[in-house]
Amino acid sequence: MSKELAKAYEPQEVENRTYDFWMKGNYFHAEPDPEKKPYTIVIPPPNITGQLHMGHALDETLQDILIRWRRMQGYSALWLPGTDHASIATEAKIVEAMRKEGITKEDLGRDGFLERAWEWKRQYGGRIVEQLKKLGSSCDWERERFTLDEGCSRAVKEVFVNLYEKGLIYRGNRMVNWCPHCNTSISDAEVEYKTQDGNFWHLLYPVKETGEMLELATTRPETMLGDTAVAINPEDPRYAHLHGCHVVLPLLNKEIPIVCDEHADMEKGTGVVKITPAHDPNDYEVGKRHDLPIVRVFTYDGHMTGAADKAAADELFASGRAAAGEPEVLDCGKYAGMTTMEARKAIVADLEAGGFLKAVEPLQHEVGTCYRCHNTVEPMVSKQWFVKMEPLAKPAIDCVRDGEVKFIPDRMEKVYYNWMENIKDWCISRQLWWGHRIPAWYCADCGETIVAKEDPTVCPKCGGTHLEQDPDTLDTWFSSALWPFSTLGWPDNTEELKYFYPTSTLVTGYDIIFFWVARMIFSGIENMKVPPFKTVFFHGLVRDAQGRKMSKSLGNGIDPLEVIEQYGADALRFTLVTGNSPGNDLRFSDEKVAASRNFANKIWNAARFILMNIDGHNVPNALPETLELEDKWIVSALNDVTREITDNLEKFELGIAVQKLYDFLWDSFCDWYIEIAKIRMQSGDEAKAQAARQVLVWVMSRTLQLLHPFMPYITEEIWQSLPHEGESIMISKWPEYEEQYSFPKAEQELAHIMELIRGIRNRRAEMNVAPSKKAKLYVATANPEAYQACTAILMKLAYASEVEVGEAFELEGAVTVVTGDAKAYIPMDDLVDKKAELARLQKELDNAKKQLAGVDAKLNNEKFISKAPAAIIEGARQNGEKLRERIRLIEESMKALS
RNA sequence: GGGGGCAUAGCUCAGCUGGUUAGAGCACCUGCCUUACAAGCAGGGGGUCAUAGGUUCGAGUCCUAUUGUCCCCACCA
Repeated sequence: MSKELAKAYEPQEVENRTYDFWMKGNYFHAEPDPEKKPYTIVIPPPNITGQLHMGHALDETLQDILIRWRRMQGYSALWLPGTDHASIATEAKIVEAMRKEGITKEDLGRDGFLERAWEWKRQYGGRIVEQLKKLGSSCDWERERFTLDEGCSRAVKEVFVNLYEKGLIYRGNRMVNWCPHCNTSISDAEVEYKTQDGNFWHLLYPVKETGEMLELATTRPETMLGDTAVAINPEDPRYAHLHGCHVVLPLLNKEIPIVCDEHADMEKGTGVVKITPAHDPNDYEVGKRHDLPIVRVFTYDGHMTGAADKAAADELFASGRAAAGEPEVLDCGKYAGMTTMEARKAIVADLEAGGFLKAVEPLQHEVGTCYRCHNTVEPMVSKQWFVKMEPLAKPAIDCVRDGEVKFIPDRMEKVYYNWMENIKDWCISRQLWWGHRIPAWYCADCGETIVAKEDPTVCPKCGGTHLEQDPDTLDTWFSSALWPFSTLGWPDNTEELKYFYPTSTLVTGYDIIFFWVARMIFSGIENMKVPPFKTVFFHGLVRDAQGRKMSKSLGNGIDPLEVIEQYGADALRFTLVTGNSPGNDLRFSDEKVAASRNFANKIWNAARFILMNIDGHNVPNALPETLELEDKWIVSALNDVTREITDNLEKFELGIAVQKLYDFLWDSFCDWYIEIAKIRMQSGDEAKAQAARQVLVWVMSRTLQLLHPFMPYITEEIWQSLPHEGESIMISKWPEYEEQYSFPKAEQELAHIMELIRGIRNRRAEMNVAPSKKAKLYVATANPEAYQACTAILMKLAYASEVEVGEAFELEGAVTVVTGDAKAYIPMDDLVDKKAELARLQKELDNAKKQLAGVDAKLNNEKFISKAPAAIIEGARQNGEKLRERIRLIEESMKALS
């Protein structure tokens, strides 16, 4: 940096160079170090399909702030980066690309497809990582991991086998959520319910025994082909006569029983429910209770089943291989091959033609959709792998309840409990190829299931060699759940694992509390005996300026990389953290980034000023031996701010911390201290100038250190150009509050001086006096020493030609300014409009009297005196005294004027 | 149906365990190119803290209810 610095800060020039400098210095790398305490954050691994969006930018910024701060505090601070293979998202993307080339997965085969997927990963998987670097993220890139890399895959197998052996993983036919578009099962957490317009179709089923028509309603008439019963409530008097009877299922002319079940709610509709065990979770349960057949009428890709589907199922049953709960399949005849929506229309039309449709009633209802593709999810009975959740959930709940894991903000705990306490088994198998293949093999000879870490070659039961591995892969979140320890080398007991586990803080959005946070907690406890982190710091969503969620479909997303390009990474980071409080959403707007950019520029110019003034002088980065009042004030204020920043960082109140820094740097340091320091700088007194230079450098350096976690680039750039020790600000020691820098008396005295200056400026502005028009200033005060010491300051900042300080003055026709401990006179006869001045004083007097009345009322209140704490009473007393003095001074001025 | 967030200046938001006259940024108005910065400096206007009760010596802050708004969870046919 030289004296010919640009007037405005140019981040583009600085950022890449500085990031390279940090990388070369290897400052991001953390090692287990017995001399230091560990501080660990594992990154929420972004999907390899992803492009950096504002949500990432916020997440990474918060993590980088914490990690840089702890690193400066002397921790061995590890920020472990990596990416997620994102099974469904990635596979969908590749399949889509292949579709454009006219190729299907089946054309390539499993191995061919995976080869292509890895190629895709090599090509695009690093993109988001490069984008993270643009933000200034100080990740330990040497330790970068991928959920599908060898180590993570080993961890996945280990966990799967362990859980299986404990009986906590099982396979079976169950009701699952099926996405016909992604063609895979998904977990409960992956279903998003959305309100949709639909219909209530009121159907009539004839009763075989009595001939009467039984009315029932459904929102999904196409499932009626799979009905295997109709349910009524056993207590329902309306249908008591039908116990043991049957209905004839329309269209199929199939006789099905009327069963009595609590599920049928007498209060709802007609109190009659059709039961489709294969395609409705409730009906599935009813079916189990009454041992009803399960008849599947949908294919897994969203069509009506036909002859071939039925034949395949029949063959399975005939072979004796059908597992418990295996559904039968119906040949839907004329409806076979239709999509479910086409079938709905056709079936409704046929029911109407047959006189079985009584009415159609429009309604809104919640429909489950797939969180990846947003298509409607079909509940289907299907054979899948599940994790038994209840035993895992219990300790996971306890560790949060006991405070072993802390949620910030704590209201997120409720959300967590609610989910964990009502959790159902987790469906972990996916009918996909991109992912961790399930380590289970089936013996073609005896049907034995073998679950093993190493690929088996012979069946341990029958010795047969015809083993076939399960074709399915695991839910992406199964591997992400292991992230805090799989990335540190587990299942090996590495030095890293011993030192850095459990991690310190998990930073993530509240939107993945179920997907990820909850599953990491029970996985950590199950496999490591210890929860994976001590604190979860939740942040909200980044919304647009109107408060809408940023989304592709709305097209209102703002690209963080473009913002960095235009305003700089520091400005972006500053924007994301300013006004942000834990767990709350925040709005992002161009105006806010511009304001942040202005702040960066302000810092830049303060630095320019200092550099200009120290150029050619040998200025140590240390406080001078003698401190002037203003030096003590700024040093003391910085000391206070240092404590406040640290305290707020400890509480994860990053928004408050950065606000305090902003105020200190802009208001206290730039607007007041630098202006005051100019006096000595331009005084010609070299000793005094040098002292001021030292304070400027010292305060600026410390402020930059405090600011560094938030705005790493500009702080490094400036810090390097100031006198400093050490290689980089990012490994410099975090400033601490020190008693030796505390000067409360100086703070108070200067606060009074500032009050007076503001008052004078105020009066002059009101009277439209140009700054160039100087006037003599008389200050009457009971504390003349402080004012005497500040005459130069008053002259410069209050536009005084000279200053006289005394205990009292008799001056007529002067403008007066009354503050808490002083009264100033400015003789400007020619400018004083006596009437206006009197009116103003009267207003001030009224105001002061009103306040005094309030204070006196309080002090005369028996109950206040007896119940309020002493400090509050004393404060009120002092306030009353001040007001009395003020009133006296105002009245004095008014007398002088009239 | 259950749970939660939010409601403070024109806009975006701070305001911690209740305690002087409720703050900031942006926007607006006035005056300044004062040799770090006009992306700046100095000054100003603008708030019955959603509504109604309550607790308290004292409520933006705690409690209850109401209204509005956003979100999460939930198998209701």
